[in-house]
Amino acid sequence: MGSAESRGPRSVRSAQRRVPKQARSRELVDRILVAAGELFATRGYADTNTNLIAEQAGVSVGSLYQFFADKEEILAALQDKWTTRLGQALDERLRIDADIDLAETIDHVLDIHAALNRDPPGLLGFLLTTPVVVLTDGVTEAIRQRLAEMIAVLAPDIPAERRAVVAAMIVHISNGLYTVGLTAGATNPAVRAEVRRALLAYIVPVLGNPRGRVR
Amino acid sequence: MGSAESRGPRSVRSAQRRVPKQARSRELVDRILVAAGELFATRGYADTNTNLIAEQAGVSVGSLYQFFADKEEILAALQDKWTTRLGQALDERLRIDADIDLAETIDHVLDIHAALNRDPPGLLGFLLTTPVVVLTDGVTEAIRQRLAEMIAVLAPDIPAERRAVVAAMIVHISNGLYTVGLTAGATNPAVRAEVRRALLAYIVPVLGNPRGRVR
DNA sequence: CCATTATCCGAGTATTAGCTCGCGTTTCTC
DNA sequence: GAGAAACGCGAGCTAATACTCGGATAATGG
Repeated sequence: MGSAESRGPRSVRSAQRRVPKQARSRELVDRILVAAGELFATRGYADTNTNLIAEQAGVSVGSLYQFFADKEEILAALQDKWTTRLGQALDERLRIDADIDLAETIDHVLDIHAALNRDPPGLLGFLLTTPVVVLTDGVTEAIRQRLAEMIAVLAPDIPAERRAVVAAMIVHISNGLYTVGLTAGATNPAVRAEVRRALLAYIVPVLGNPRGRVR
Repeated sequence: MGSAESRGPRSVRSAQRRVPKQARSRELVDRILVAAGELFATRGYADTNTNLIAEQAGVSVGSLYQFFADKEEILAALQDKWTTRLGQALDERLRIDADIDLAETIDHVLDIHAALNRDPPGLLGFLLTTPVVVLTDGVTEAIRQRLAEMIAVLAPDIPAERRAVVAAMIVHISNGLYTVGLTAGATNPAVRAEVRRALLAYIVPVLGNPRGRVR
């Protein structure tokens, strides 16, 4: 929370924006998203203004507003992009069956987090701990869905409503990766180890201590 | 994240403000904090402007700025007030010794959270999930200190650095009370039950499964 | 080539919200 | 009860930021 404060924008209703048709405009949109990602991750959403995003992206504000109705839509686009990116990464590594090794699975997930959060440093953490923009379902929503399905396979007797809560809880504990270090001033490995512990301790009993080995 | 956006305030350096000397100004400050608390909890920090706080408190902006250098200082004062409030509530209920019943203790903590978060509904949750203002140590800092001490008593062999991480982790899991419900659309009791489970599952092994009964 | 469409630009506008200032009122002090 | 100090007020100033607009430039398609 820096020195910048809230003022209202001029737009009352976001007009429909153009959809990029040519390659150069698609690249322009990409550059904007990259710049916005870096800025959001380092200075936060409120302290990042659209002129700065345009400047950092090497574009004019005018161009920016041809493809994004407002600042919030940039955040929404970022959340969208990273939702699929995270989803794909999980698809590649995770296999879900009755013989799952929970500890190993958790390690994979933590690996994925660490890798993605390095690309633009801190961006994934920012998106995961930033309240969801209304325009999208948010990054965590898709993850929760996936988790709920996994739980359904591993522990079919858990009712659907509780599955949703458990999935949200797992997401929340995982987000400790991005909040615990800040407050405790701890190193990344230390935080990761603790998050791993917490996840494992929570998940194993919830899933009724299934056949999976737990080291 | 509403429609309001970030603009910078005029002040470059917050001038020193007056300290309330008379009873009426102390009440005025109180009314401001109450109003700000309600507004922050319902509309968020960014969407709450100082004119609105003054109006809701039944004071003029001018009066507000006689006791608070800027908007952020109002938030800092709130964090301060609630840090001590939460600390006192914990002091009253929690006894920490080798014979501690962890499940019971966790229930007490959850009770305290629920009670305090009801006074102005959602304010505690807001403060606990809002990044700390630089001016104060934040609400969670004091809690972490206390937790670290408790851990030191119950499990003296855990090194100090890890104690800090564990304490932060416990705080984080507890904060699930305020985030899990939002994303999962679950009822409060369901969320509370899951947070309780997660806390217990995490804490018991960390403390080396001490003599405390765990139901 | 030329018409059409897409793209790009960036100075300028509208709006908002943080914050000040000078003056009237209440409380305190002796 | 009189001077001083503390207090309260709210219209309005100012900085800052989201966003627009009209014109120049580049790609496209026939």
